[in-house]
Amino acid sequence: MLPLPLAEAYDYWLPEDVPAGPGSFVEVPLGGRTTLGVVWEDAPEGGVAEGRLRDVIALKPAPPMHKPLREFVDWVAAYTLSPAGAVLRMAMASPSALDEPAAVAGWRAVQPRPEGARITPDRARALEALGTATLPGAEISRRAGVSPGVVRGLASVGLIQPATMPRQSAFPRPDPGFAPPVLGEAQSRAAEALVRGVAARAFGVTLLEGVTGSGKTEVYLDAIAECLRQGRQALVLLPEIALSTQWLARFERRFGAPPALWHSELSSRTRRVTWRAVAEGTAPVLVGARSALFLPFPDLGLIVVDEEHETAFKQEEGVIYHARDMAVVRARLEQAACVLVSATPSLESVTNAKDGRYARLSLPQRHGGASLPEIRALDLRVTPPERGRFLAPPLVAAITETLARGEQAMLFLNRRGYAPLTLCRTCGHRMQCPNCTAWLVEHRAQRRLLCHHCGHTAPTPPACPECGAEHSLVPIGPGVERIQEEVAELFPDARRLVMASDTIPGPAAAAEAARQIEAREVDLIIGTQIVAKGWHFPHLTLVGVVDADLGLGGGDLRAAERTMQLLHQVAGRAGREAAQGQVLLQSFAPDHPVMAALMADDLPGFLEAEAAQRAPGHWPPFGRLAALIVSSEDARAAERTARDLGLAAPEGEGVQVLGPAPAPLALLRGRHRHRLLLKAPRGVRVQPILRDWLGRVDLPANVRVQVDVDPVGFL
DNA sequence: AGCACGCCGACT
DNA sequence: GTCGGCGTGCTC
Repeated sequence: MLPLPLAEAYDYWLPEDVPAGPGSFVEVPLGGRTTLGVVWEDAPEGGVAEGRLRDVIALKPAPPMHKPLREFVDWVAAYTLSPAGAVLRMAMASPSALDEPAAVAGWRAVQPRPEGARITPDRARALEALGTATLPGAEISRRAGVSPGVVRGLASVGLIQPATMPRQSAFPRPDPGFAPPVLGEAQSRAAEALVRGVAARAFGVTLLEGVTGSGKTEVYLDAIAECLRQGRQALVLLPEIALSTQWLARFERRFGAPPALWHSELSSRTRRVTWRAVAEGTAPVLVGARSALFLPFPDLGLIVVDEEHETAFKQEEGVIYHARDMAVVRARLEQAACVLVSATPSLESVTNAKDGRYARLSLPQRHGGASLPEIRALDLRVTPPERGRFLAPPLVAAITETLARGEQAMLFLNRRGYAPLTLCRTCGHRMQCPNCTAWLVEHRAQRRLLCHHCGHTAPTPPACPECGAEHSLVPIGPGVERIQEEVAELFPDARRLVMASDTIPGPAAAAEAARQIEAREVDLIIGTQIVAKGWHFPHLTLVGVVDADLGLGGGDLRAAERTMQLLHQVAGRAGREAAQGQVLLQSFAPDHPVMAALMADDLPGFLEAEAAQRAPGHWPPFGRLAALIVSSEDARAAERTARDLGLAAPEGEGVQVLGPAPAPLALLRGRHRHRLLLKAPRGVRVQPILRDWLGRVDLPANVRVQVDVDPVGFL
């Protein structure tokens, strides 16, 4: 199998002198070049004609890819209708890791000590620091406090000789007994159940549910501890690894050593070292983003998916997969335990638990005696903000009181930038992205208009590009920058911090923001959805949601569920320690089921109502969906192909095809897009139907058809 | 994914 | 007459 978008493995001749077997990484010729690949299996009889068969060139010095991972690659490819080679590519994320790492050069003392060599005091110190070990020159001079020249001198008189050092793992072993926490009663019961699951060394899925602040993390860290005691590896998937500094600190406090990390922004060196350590089994625990699911763990005992409801687990490009669902599959193939964790579990996972496919554990109370925040809606029809403002008087009053008590407040608005729309007052022109069906978002700090879909950017024009009127462009609606501006006028003395993906670009900025907040160097936090993610801010007692209705439009199947999850998570940031937390939701629809459920703290009731709505029409999770996204730079070609697909739509077995229709994002990155949606009852396997369907339609080369099995977004 | 092959416009 | 643009198709 080659890590290229090819559906099938190629056949090669394995020469006698290449000691490779199934799973071996090998180098093979392909066309006029060579490429890496994995020996997948013995080639079937009657494959490629013998004359075309070429020889495997060499075996790569790396641990072979074991069978469960090869099966996983095949499984994901079949499920997502992707070429298996494209999936394999994700499992070969660091090709250079297949080579033996360069031996580390060091020095060793020559024994017995040669006579006649002059030993100065510095040389004696260096020799003492070296002892019988092998160390790099720089390390010797550092430890002995002598200059590098002294080490060179030792070498020139023959007192030390070059030697290669034993390579040691870059990843210290986390100690399961380092600092076990004192767990509450409910926590202990849940932890014991998870530990039993890991100790069983068998496949099983558990949904670990617990209100925000209930100590879910401590509970599953116990499961990781058991996995370490078993000598197996553990994988933790987080939705936003770059923002997880608080999580990492917690892990290190518990185990005395940090875990290995995996995400898309690792340097190539770290990537290589980490991949190899995983493959060699010397990275006992790894925390990563969804791509970590394809790492070559030789002995995986546990997969934890934290914040399992998060849509960030859905990969939307290339091989389109949901890491939460694929984690369950990998755990099954590896005979490992799988734990899905959330305060606001997805309807999918709750339904699986109800139907007995997953075990279920609950932590109904906050840890350490903290109580859940009180949530109230502010009816914007009754108490609207002043003209040109976005914060209603009751929210402003609540902020005033909170700040007066010396506590922190947070304003949440899931919108980056200053204003989502810029409009010409004179001619009505709206600033739109040339490549996408989307408004350009003003980012005032950068004095630019940005497209949040394709990255198109342009300086904010001084005059309307349509009618030429000056000082006529006005911002419509708020983003976090605009809320910051309003707050600055209302509370000029409050120290403010804006948290959005553009102000918190990476782990360092996230750590610094968390530090400032914990150290009370900030009074008011204004943030987008990144503030919803698992933070623990002990002095934060008020959360104001600027626009609680924001996520509810758009006709998305899961709009209500997602809004519910997001708002519940944001609300959960308030009052995590002694002081009572308070949450105010600004809304034009305070009676909406989402607001009602939040205020009554009734998530189970909300999910039941959702289930009752979705079940009759066989909507997920009570039926299956697959989307076809037809796109082309040629608008007419895209439309024609979409229509052809519509005419060839499959029928029968309760299968239904909706569309084609122009996608809500009808133009994205210069491509014209149409969508079709296939709906099928739960028991129906949609992959053969989709394969057959696509096979019946002639697809022009300039048109791309993406298949999204179990779509999450509908843009 | 890369690389060769192929068919139509800018240069010597 | 040739160089070269990137569309198309193949690689065991």
